[in-house]
Amino acid sequence: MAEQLGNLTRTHSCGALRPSDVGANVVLLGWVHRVRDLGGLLFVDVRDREGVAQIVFDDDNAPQMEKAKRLRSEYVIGVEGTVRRRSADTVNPKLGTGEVEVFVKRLTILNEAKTPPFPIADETPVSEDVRLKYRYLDLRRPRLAGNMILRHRIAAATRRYFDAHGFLEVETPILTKSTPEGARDYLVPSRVHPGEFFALPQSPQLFKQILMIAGIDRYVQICKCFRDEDLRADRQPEFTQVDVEMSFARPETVFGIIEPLMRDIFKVIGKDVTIPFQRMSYADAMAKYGSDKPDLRPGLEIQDLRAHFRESKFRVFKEIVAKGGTVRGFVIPKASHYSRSEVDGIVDMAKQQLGATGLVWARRMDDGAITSSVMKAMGEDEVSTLLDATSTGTGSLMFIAAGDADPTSKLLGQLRLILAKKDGLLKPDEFRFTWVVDFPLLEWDPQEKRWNSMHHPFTSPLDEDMEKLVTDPGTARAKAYDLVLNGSEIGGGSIRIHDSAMQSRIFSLLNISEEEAKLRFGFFLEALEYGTPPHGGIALGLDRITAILASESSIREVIAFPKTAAAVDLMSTAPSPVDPKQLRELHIQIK
RNA sequence: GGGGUCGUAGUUCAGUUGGUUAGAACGCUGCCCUGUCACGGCAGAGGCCGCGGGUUCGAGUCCCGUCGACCCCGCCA
Repeated sequence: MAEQLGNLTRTHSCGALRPSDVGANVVLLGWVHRVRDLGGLLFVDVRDREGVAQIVFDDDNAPQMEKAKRLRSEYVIGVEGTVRRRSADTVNPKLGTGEVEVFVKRLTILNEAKTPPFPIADETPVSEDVRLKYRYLDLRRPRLAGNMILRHRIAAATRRYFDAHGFLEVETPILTKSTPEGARDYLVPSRVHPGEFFALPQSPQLFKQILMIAGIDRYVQICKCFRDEDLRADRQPEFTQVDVEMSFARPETVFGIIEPLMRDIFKVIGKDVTIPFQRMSYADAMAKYGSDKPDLRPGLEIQDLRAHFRESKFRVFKEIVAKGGTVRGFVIPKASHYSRSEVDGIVDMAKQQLGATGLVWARRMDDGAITSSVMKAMGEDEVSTLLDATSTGTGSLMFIAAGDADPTSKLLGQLRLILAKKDGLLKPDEFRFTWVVDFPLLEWDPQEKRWNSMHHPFTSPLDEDMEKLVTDPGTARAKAYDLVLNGSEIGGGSIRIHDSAMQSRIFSLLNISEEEAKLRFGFFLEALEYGTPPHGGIALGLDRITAILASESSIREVIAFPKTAAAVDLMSTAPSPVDPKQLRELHIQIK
């Protein structure tokens, strides 16, 4: 039977006890972490959020001892007792509290517990579906408990920082208007208005811009966003953004606010971040790293090799260059450990998994000898010249691909990361930030045969690219930027359009008629006409940032109650059918 | 929507070319034990081999389907 709490009042967290507390009468409240029953002497490790303390029972206090014999893992207990110093030979250096223990005068069993489905007291891996079903148990384990504490401290540092810089946290609606651009909306039916729906926000984009029109000037919100798209390790249907908007901002204004914020956030884990961060154009990112979110840790930059193949014996590449295609490659400087069969395996893998049509390699062995998969076709002289011009010496290995610029870069970008990972070049304790800037404003949708916004339709073009909107829209660049850390997009934003005439031009480019625009964004377009200050902002992915700081490869590990890849909550078993009466009230029929 | 990995005791896993009664560790239950801290010792319980079908004299093992978890592509303004 469970006992009442009565007037038991915690004096210390379990992890807090130190030799300075020796002699004190203390009350600990927590869970039974482990029991070591030696017969006439019994030790219990008591655990709470902050740590573990050892408590002791012996036959000198027989009634308590008898009660302690009933204790099992995860029972909730309260103990009153005296802190004593452990003798030198019984100190446990692995425990923060290892120099002391509590001799128990009174044990209260506040609750019993079923044997947990997986051990809380050790960190042995458990399959994720079991962990998700019993999330409340997993959250007791140090890994997730630590991640929750870390997440809180990051959020707290963020709020402190923005408060100190004159930002107001303003809440925006969760029940909002569906705007069919972008991701699929989560819809909420209106009971009052049959056949009409709210949408959960994909981001508070229009609201924060309207807050600028409203004169809020500097806005921040740590807010939930919802997107009904397929999940990934770094994508959940609901996720948390640090949403920021500033009036009178240029891109540099936003960078100047976000960079010190990142420095503050990284101080939470004791890391010094050097600011300002490097900036890189979208075009450079694609060319050198084959990605708009380059991981700068491994080096292995992709190089343009067209010059070497314009006049080459290797006809395949020569023709590709002649037809306006590209030849690109990257060099792994320390690649002596790659065996011939391993290199062949990489080529096969690239063909099968990355869709490479062909992947050529060339290498200079440790003894200076040259080999290549196209030795005969290219000739030793050419291979040698190529390696001299591009590689870093003996023991280096080069991979080369050719074709259209974009897919070739992307292929090499993927390959680069696979090999960097394999060679341990993605060091988890190295943090390489970069701003990726000058994104294209528009993206051609070949299926719908129309332009789409790459960022969103409220993004301002670069001043110098205004004319291109008319002459060559595909080459117009935007005042849009992403913050990239170790190959992860941790934030993205832009300077917005604050002029309703420009906003109309963009809508017409996007093939959105005036009527349609009015229907979808009318409230916003009207607001734009009442004195809108130039403004811009950014949204940071709090889940992703926390995951990186926690060295977790999935954001599920930093979210208290995440969903599976099939977008279900295994603990609460949501989603689920609802009562037909609820549906009737909402005027909804299931087909 | 497509591709891949995995599914055996509460947990983590092993299980040979298809062949007798499906094993180990941890956990769990009971007993013993006064300085343990991954306590130790002895004894014991615990299995729809994800589910359904097929091949076979015989299936945890082979085949087909299905469900679930994870990773990737598409998708994610």
